[in-house]
Amino acid sequence: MTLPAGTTTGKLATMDYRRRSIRDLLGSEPGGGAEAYGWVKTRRDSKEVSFVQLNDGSCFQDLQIVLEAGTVADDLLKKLSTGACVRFEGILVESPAAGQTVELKATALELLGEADPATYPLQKKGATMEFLREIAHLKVRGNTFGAVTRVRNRAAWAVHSFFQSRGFSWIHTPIITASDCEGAGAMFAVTTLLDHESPTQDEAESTFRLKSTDPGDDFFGKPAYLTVSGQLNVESYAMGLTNVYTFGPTFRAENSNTPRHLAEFWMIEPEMAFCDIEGDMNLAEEFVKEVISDVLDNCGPDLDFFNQRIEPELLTTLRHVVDSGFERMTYSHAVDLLMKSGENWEFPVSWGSDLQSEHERWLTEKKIGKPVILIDYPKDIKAFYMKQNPDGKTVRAMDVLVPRIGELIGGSQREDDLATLEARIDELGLPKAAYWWYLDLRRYGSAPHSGFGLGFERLIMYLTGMKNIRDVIPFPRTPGQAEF
RNA sequence: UGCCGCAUAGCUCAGUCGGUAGAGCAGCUGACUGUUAAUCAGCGGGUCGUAGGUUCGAGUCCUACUGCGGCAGCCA
Repeated sequence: MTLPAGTTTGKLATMDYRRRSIRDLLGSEPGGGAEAYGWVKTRRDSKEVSFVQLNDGSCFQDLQIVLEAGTVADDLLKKLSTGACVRFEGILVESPAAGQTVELKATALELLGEADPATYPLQKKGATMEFLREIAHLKVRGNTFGAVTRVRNRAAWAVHSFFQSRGFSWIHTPIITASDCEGAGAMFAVTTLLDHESPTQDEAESTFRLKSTDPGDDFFGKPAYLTVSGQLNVESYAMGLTNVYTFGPTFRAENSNTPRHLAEFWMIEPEMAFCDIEGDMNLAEEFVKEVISDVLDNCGPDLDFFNQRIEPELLTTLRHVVDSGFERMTYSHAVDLLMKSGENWEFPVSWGSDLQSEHERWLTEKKIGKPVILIDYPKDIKAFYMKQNPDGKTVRAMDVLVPRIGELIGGSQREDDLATLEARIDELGLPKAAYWWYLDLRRYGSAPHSGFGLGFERLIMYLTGMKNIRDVIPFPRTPGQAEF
């Protein structure tokens, strides 16, 4: 292998993932030779010495590289600009200054990839989230998105760990569905009927034509879509494996332009046989506490950053949720409290209407002061599959409300009685024939069962304090935006 | 999709009553004995989102469009 021009190097580089990461180096005792790979955050020069902040994403903290004057040529030193990729060799030494315990006193460096400072879009000073979204391919090199990405990774691990340690099986429900009965929102079509002309240079000039307008000619012989929920499928697996969950991508073609919606997002949906609404609430409470607790334990520096720069109440609310017993009350009781609150609501409260975000936040933040689980919602504002209560008016639905954002989880006990479920489907005018297999689950060996769903990105927003959902997923897909 | 707001240097923004464009940061040049988003001095940098309109004159006023953001709805 030929090294790039301008290189100074000593011994052979360790081009293997088993080398020490910056995280490893920062946790090492001083003394001994070391090498460090990463991207330059900043460089500070004085006459006798230069400092380079080097980050490889393995942790929030940068490794400080100390370059004494003369270690490398001036023209090479100048190429150590923000964004440049570099390998240093040196000695890991105790740092005489505050800010870090060890630092790398460099003896050699290899410039792996320059980043022209005149055009490199990231700078050492902060950029707005809006700007960073335009450079989604580079944004992960900054503090904020590195931290978001590590928290997201750890949270995903914690989700699996939570369920796996309790004997739940991860079910890979389909991404493509030909059921037109999911009913959770507008769907993206999946088709091979498009006849598009040879790609042109100008995307705007390319056009679509349909080879056929008959769904029977399409790949699946009928209309197919990207899934909007794995719940119906995973219920089938709960009726055989007992405790199961989904964790995968989900798609909604809604034209929603808000900081809380994505067209492509990840959803977590546990489903348990032999479990009623009480057991469902118990699982939800344990789940929220354990995932938060895991991230608090394992992403300390990242959360400290969010607490300092993004959301000052972050650590307080997260610790509070972990330490609190969740308050449980009925929807009807909550409506009573809201109507007697004396608050001047932007949206009026009445029994039978859905609670607005302002109502949910008042309950959990002001009235109760800790997470709240509401149950027994009016059946008309909830989905058809929820278990009906004997009162004929409410269903065994539950929503988990937490301080700072409101609803985090929505779930229910499912209707397991065939006749009741069929009647409800008829009542709502839904296409009963399409639900044939879902009804079979009640026809053969039906079991009481419950589950819930939560959007993974909303959980990440809660864990990080980030205000826009587009900033907690690597490449956000929203109406009119599918770049990268 | 509806309502509201914004669009000026690479980034973040200022620009008064309509009168020929400004700062900080970044960049470049130099200084500085260990810095922590280093500091100090100097230099370069603009089709004011696009297209029309009003006006002697438009960054500024009007219209449309595009993009972005916020709120709402839909929801996770």
